[in-house]
Amino acid sequence: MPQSRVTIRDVAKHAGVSHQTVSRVINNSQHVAPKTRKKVQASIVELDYRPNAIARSMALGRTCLLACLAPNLTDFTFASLVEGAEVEARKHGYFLISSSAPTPDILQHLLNELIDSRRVSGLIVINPYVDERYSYLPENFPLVFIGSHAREPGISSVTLDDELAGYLAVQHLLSLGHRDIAMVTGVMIEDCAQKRCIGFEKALKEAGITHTASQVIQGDWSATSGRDAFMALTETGKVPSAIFAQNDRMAIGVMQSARDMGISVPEQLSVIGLDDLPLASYFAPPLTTIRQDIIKIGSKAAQLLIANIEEPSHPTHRLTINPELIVRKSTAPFNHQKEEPIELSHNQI
Amino acid sequence: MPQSRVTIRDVAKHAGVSHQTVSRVINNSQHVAPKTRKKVQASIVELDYRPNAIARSMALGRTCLLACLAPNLTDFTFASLVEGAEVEARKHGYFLISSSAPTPDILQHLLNELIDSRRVSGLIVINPYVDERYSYLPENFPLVFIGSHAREPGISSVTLDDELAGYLAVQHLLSLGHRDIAMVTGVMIEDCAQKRCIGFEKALKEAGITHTASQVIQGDWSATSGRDAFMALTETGKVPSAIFAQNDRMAIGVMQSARDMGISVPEQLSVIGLDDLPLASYFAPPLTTIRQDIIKIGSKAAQLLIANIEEPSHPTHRLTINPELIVRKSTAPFNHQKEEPIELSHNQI
DNA sequence: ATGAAAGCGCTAACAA
DNA sequence: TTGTTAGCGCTTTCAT
Repeated sequence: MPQSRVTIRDVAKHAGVSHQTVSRVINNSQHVAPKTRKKVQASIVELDYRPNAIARSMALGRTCLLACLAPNLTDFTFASLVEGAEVEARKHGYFLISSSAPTPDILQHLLNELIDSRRVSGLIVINPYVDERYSYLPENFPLVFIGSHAREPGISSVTLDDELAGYLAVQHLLSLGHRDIAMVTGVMIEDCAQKRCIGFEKALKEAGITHTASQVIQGDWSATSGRDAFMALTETGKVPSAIFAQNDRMAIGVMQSARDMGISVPEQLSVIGLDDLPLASYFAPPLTTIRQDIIKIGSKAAQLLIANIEEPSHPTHRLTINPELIVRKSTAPFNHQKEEPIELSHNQI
Repeated sequence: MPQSRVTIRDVAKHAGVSHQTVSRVINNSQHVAPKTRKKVQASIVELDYRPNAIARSMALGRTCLLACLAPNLTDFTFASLVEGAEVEARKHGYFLISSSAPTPDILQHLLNELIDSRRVSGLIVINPYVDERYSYLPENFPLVFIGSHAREPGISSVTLDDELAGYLAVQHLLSLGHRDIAMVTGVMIEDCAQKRCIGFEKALKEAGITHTASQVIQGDWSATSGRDAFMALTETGKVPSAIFAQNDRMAIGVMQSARDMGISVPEQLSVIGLDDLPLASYFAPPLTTIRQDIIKIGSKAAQLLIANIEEPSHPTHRLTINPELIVRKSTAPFNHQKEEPIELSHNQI
């Protein structure tokens, strides 16, 4: 009887108590005589009573609903964040509305519908600084950011340790003997792209390598931009022996472009990505990458948000999740390269 | 002032009318004098009043919330369905809770929380027949299925035209001159896998080809199972000249396995998948596949669900979305194959 | 065209 | 320990 319209008063009548006593039983109040409790519970079962969540929200003045706003819901990263947050939310008795907000306009509209009308009691925002969307975000409302730390105080956030991720990627390349290392960045307006650059530079610097600007090419996270970046790189005549792409999609674009140009990976070119997409090991060659635990990021975000909702004085946190190097076949030692690296032959001309 | 606690009565007081008149203005009732309406609207703006959605749901007895239950939220297919449904729902003033229900147990628990407590007013279920989950589904509740048509009357559903998809895939291979065509299936308990088999057989039959059972291998949708399937196929000594994998992930597994065994795609083996994953064109070689418009499937499902909610007498529909052949580089004419197909050399021995 | 009264199903505050 | 009385913010019904 899923559609039961049994109310708390029906149960009260059936059990011969007041509706308030039923409420106490439902909410596990201590002040109920064991005998009464039994009686009420029996009535609840018999009538198949289910508390009405809406009425409960109404009386309590708060909903057990969260929202997660992402640029879209189909990107593997965003989808995984949502899943992580959703599963965690449920553990705490909350549900999650996930909405795709590709533009600031849409985000603003969503905010109206979700927050101003008090539909949800907390909000997770993925990549708040991709555009001006952050300027529409409400103040004095439970908020958690994913992908960037908040630029103003009082908002918790959780991100990958992007600097470390970039550092680890380059360190892996360096450990293989590479010295001429290029990077394809994501959209530079995003914090994570900037942080990954910092890690890149730090590793290079520690190894005593000064890199020229030409070795850093901006992409936009897409595989296509990875292709374009590699083509731009070859046109300069200075093809590096290794490339760090700031995400797997761009790394895959780089690999395809190299393949099209007859440059073999990893013999002539090492490529490392970042993310560890589900099919990363099925590309040719299987992609070496820096893995991020996206589910964990999402679930931590939900945890922080709920803590903030239930205890508004909860301190602000800026969590950072550790990346992990996954070595596959797209990177190889520089020394073992069978043919001369491309840039040398160019240089010799 | 996103946290405005202005109520309908505050507006009423401010405008010097009864709260009921304010309600009429909000709901665009005809029976309001233009002058009064203006006055009230001005007060609404001035006080920045936003109707409380929860209270509205409470009084109306219905929520503007839908839920979409999927085995998980990260698979590209599921994520895209959710996005399609979510965007469509919003167009109609609804929001969508998406939850991952990997097991029937979890699904049952979700059903309790979402439906029995009247949190949502409609439900989209993805792949209801993957396990016994369908047996927990409520009756007399607005329901729409995705991935399978309902086995009982009264429930709308939307699926890919799986039979046509299988048919198109095989027809493409046949048109290239292939005669020895194998198939790697998905989980056979699912309708879509069965339907794709029917399309496979239909195309073969029309071409006058009788296939033996050994040419059909069961997979489980995973890339790994595609690998395994191809290895099993080679072990029989009868390697076909073309393979139809019922989804892209398995097709990619087949391609990798073939590559590992030194069998070149498409020269020695043509491979066609189904889905058209975002990176399908970045595998080696770029994957020929049957594309399904997943966003459309999700959005149609939301449309049907909302129609059913708002007009319970709305007739049941069983929508079927057309697939589309996308030709890339993993399939080639049988005649142009530079080397003898594997199975011939085996047969000649 | 407008207002007053009642109630949606629950919880909180008080009283007994 | 239990019951009674008030709301939560809105809509609906019925007067006026």
